[in-house]
Amino acid sequence: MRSPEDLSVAFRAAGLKVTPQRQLLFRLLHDNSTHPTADSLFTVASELMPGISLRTVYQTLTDLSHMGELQSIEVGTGSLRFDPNVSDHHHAVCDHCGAVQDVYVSRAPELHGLDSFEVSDAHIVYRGLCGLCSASRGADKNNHQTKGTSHASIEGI
Amino acid sequence: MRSPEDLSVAFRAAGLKVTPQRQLLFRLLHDNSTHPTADSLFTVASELMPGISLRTVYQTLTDLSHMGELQSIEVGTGSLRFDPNVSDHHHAVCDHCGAVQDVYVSRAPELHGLDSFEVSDAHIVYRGLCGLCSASRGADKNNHQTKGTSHASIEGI
DNA sequence: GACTTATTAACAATAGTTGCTAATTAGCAT
DNA sequence: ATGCTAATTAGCAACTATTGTTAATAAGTC
Repeated sequence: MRSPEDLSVAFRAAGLKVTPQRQLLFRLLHDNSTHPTADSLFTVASELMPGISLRTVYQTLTDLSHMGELQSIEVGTGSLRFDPNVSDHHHAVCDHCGAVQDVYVSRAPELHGLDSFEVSDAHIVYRGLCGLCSASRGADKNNHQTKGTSHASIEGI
Repeated sequence: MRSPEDLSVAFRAAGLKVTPQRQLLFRLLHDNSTHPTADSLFTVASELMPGISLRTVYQTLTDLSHMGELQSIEVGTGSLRFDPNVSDHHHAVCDHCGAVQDVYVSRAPELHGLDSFEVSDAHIVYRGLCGLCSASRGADKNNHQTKGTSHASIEGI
């Protein structure tokens, strides 16, 4: 997604107002590679701007998605995750802490055995253990980090 | 997943009873490549056995999944889909009708640019138009089929 | 035939998300 | 600077998919 400045211009051009709430979300999302959920964004935004509503967060995320500035992905962690990286890439999901990382593969895998299916998109989800979790695997069964999107533990996985 | 007969044996061996409801679901799932949802299974099952409860369907699906006879996949159509094909394969989802097809790729794509991520699984979801939908694309904007899992239309896509 | 489990109805509850309303606030074009 | 218009908010309701719960009944299995 583009810079907060560019987004402000784009929003105005689209007839949308550039409010402090939206500007905050622009900043929180820009260059954010943690693949946050709406709720985790809301939590962070609330610290910086008490009173901001979850509804507004959802609204702005929807607006940004419709403008093609955000990609929303569903990787089996229960809620939608938002990705400001709209380039062609894939994702690796840690089964232990739930962290999601961007992944680039050399080329899109070919499709076999399907008659006349017109592929417009291919998305790969890798599952396994991220570096931090595989390092602490076995040694201690606790999480190496207990708060935040990047290394909180996931229940039921 | 194994045949209804084998599953009956396996269920008894696991201390689970082989009830008519379960047998029906065994049959409905065996060699079923439509990737049904719990609800679509319930609909079909209800026609053959009026009175069967959705709860029982979920229960049996859970049992089968725990026994490794079923795979549950989430391909962005809102609800879990169940796949009796537990071999290593991938999926193609039609953006128009929602149909899900099994896909086999020659080899798993390699992972680049991630430090020490231990991959245990890779799942590819292809999106696009299935044969039927790409054939009727443009010509008529209605669905070529209006009921059932395989070619009902999807809202919001 | 006895023991145990499954099924069912009939709910409640959950999580994530969206919709709604009315009142207030505030962006922005002129 | 002002007025038009849109955004935000609180406070809900609602929705979908799923799981949990309970008690009564039915029925597999040894």
